[in-house]
Amino acid sequence: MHNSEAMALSAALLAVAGELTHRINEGVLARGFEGVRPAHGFAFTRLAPDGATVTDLAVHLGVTKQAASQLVEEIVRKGYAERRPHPVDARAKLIVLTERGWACTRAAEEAAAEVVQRWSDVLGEGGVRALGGQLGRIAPYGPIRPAW
Amino acid sequence: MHNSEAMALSAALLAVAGELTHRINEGVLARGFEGVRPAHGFAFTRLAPDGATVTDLAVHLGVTKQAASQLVEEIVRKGYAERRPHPVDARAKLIVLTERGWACTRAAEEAAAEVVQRWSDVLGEGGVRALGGQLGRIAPYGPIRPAW
DNA sequence: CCATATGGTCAAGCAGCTTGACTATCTCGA
DNA sequence: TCGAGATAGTCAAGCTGCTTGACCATATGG
Repeated sequence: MHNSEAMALSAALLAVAGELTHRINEGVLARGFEGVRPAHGFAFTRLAPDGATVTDLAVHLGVTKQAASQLVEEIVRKGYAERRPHPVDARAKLIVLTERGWACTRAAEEAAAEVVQRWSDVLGEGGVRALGGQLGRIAPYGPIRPAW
Repeated sequence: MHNSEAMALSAALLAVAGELTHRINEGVLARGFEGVRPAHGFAFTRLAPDGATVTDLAVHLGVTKQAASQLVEEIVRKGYAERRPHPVDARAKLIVLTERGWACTRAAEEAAAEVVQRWSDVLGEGGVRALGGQLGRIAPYGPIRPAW
């Protein structure tokens, strides 16, 4: 495989990723969740199961814990999450989603499903499943990184 | 297809895109091109064929022309591009890559090829071609957007 | 040939991140 | 058990890359 092919694949991947992020964010805003940015969505997915600490979030997002702390302050102020005392560590706080935070997460899922539906119109449902399977196999562990 | 599947696909796509961007940038830096960020790469691909104006770049990157102008100032100062008088419009300037800019672009292609090679180890060459084909069919036109 | 549109830059401001410093609490070995 | 170092979180200041607003030079069209 030539370098130019690798570059074309990379460009397509990054274009699709940018468009996906943009459309999910627009869909979330259109559903009435204001003042929320893509980075918040990545935070929500980490908070979703059982909550997380500020440091957990910082690692997940690949930023300093100060930056994560500011982000938490913002989503708490906007009503998407709340700070609770940590059950086993008095230094830490457990950040958990509020009902509004859960609703916002569901809105993001709906918006994502809409975008994927469009892909399905082009690739077919089998094509989309194949795409998901391939991406799942090459997806890295470690912190989420902005695509630029 | 359920929302959760769409979300899993989206998460995998964004994780792969973020990792790709990160590794290309690291590869470029490792090849000795300092002070260059992912956004510069997107600018280079627009400049590569025959140059472009500041406004062209702004549209391509989805930012204001002031931001594009600052970015051009930066890559000119760092020796990756130069401003030339525009052949048919005395207001405009044609921004073209220098030899160093071309070398940096080739380094980015090499780095991208390395990442794609790893995917090939997992998916096989056919799998990677299929992936590229699928992504190419759903890739949008319009400005490049950051993935968060 | 002048009114308006367009290309580019300067200047100021803002948002989101960083580094540095600090307190409170936990952990663990002497 | 207790004291030294590690860890959780926050406050403060600074930097960077973007924005908006203002401006000049040149192009375009009635």
